[in-house]
Amino acid sequence: MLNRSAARRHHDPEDVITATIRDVAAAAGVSPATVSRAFGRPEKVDESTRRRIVEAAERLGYQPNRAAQSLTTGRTGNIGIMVPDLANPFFTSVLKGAQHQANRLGHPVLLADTEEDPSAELRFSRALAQQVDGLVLCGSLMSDDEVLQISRLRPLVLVNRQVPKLPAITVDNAGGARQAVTHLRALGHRRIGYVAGPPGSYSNAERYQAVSEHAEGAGLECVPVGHFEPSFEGGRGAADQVLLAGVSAVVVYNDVMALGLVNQLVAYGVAVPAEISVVGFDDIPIAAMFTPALTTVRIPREQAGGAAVAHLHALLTGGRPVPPPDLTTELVVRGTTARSR
Amino acid sequence: MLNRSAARRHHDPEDVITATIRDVAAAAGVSPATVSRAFGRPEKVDESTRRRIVEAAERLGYQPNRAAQSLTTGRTGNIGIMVPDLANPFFTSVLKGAQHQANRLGHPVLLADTEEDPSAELRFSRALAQQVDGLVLCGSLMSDDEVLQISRLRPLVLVNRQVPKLPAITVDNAGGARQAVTHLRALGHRRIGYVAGPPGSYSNAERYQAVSEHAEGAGLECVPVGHFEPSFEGGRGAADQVLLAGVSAVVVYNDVMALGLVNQLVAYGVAVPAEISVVGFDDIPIAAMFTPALTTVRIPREQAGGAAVAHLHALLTGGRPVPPPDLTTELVVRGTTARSR
DNA sequence: CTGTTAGCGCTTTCAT
DNA sequence: ATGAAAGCGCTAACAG
Repeated sequence: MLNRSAARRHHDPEDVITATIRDVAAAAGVSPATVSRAFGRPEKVDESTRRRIVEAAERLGYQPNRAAQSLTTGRTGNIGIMVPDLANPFFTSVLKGAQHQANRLGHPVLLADTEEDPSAELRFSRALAQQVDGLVLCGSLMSDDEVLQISRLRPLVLVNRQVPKLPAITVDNAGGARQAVTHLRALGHRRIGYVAGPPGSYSNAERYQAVSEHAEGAGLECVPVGHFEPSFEGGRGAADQVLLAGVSAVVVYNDVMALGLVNQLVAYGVAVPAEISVVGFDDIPIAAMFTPALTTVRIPREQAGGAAVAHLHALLTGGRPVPPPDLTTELVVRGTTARSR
Repeated sequence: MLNRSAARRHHDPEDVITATIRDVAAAAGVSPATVSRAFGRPEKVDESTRRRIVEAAERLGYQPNRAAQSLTTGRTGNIGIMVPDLANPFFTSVLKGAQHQANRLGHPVLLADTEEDPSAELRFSRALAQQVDGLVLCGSLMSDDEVLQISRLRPLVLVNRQVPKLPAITVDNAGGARQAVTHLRALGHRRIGYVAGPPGSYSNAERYQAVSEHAEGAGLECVPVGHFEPSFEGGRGAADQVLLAGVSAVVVYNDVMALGLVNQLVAYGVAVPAEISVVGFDDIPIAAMFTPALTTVRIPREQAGGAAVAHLHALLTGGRPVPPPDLTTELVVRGTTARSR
């Protein structure tokens, strides 16, 4: 006999009839407890009865009710992922990797787009915390304190951001910066610029510092250029200052900006890479589509998302796994860099 | 007295202690039922006691347990959104719009990326159905029958796809096609091509049909060109056939392809738009970033996502709202179209 | 307007 | 190896 659930009685009379654990128990001639065990701890159930139960469950189309499970176990099996902007290809890549891994691990994903609003971030975290076992926070803009606060609600893994004591998936920005600088040095550039993204950005700071260190360590001059919005328009806006800086090459905070910069430079009639070489960061898909195609430091975005989820999963099931090391970058040389004249 | 929940006892001893409805009831000197009402149907509770309850709840940091709510009501308050590919900017735009609207309406969002796999689509729908009150299916690749099957599990709204009897948010592809053709006609083109996307695509079929109808209705010749992958590479691959078709202008299934086509044409030394005009569909952000910038038919992607969620919400709360009309398109004239020579 | 009561479906002691 | 029973936190009749 199939149930008439609360849902059925009160709200959704045409809801599909769902078998409960009792229906299965009755059909298999066992108690509900045994059915529960048959799925949750199969080893504690006699193989033959287990088979009988599974068969009955299948016949009835039984699916455990997740709300009931959550209520009794206190776990939901879900994970939450928060990103600052779904329109940003960087974050959607991370999301895609995370989603993929979550899927493999059997965790449904609750998504939140904070639209770059730190206060929304706090609200969402609180709201999500209730229905997830853990959280992945991408490029969070909250203060360290706020993040810490959230981390007391649920286990959490950061991506592209660090907060003392909290697990984080990070990228070897310093290594990437070194790769970019070495490349430019090999091409004979002696004075390079770093076109900066938003002042508050963690990765921007890392990249700038590493570029300038490596440049100076190698006897190059390194000129900081502005802070700009991390957008195509922001990159275009940087063109004037790049020209003023008197450099033969620049490393740009990210690809979107680098593309905007190249676009504006070309519009000015400045030859890229003949007059100025440009290196981006990220290797977003469109970097390869432009003409000239962008030389850039690839960062493994999907991998980062996947690693974050994998680590969270480990946190949730095991104990305190070692956090994975920095993800390594790779220099992709394309058409926006050339020998210095 | 705060509770020691199942979660606390069995799985997560350091979980934050959470107040239950009984704690609030005790603190406010009322019964749990009254607390429940105070939040769910405030009008059925005396204003002064309601205030007392709210105050107590705040003091205790009470948040209703969603699992328990779901279990009793049969509703989760969540909605599910399924997209074929998170790496595709078209779908992330729809997702962003959907997410935004869901947020306004107070629905947490469960996300699934099917990675273009119809069977995954079916699996996900089934899995999600359990934890959501309704679903938004974007560009679903399932068969009509399968979609219908899912729709029996939960209310659902389609985006960019139609299945008889099911609510769908669609775009006025015919109108967009007409805008493109009219534009090309005004520029003096007499023989135009339509570069087709995947054979199975619903919107591709609509667009092709409308382009050819309007072209012929206006006395233009319309040449179908191939079927290609709806990707940058696919568009590049179309270049040869476009050249062979002997047309002075083409309408392309979508922007990504159009951009690829232009890229290859330019690589061949074919002048765009001087020799061939190109019109895309979608107006994805990068369309404006390329040089020359792409002339395209804008389709309101975020709006579509938002409308889908709004409609689903109406379905969930009200009765049978009228489905919104086709979303209108807009021709964005940029640099890839010019007068026919 | 408010309290009492009875579950929602599941998991988990505790017996057997 | 299995069953009986209790209870997770909440809502919704039903009384009063």
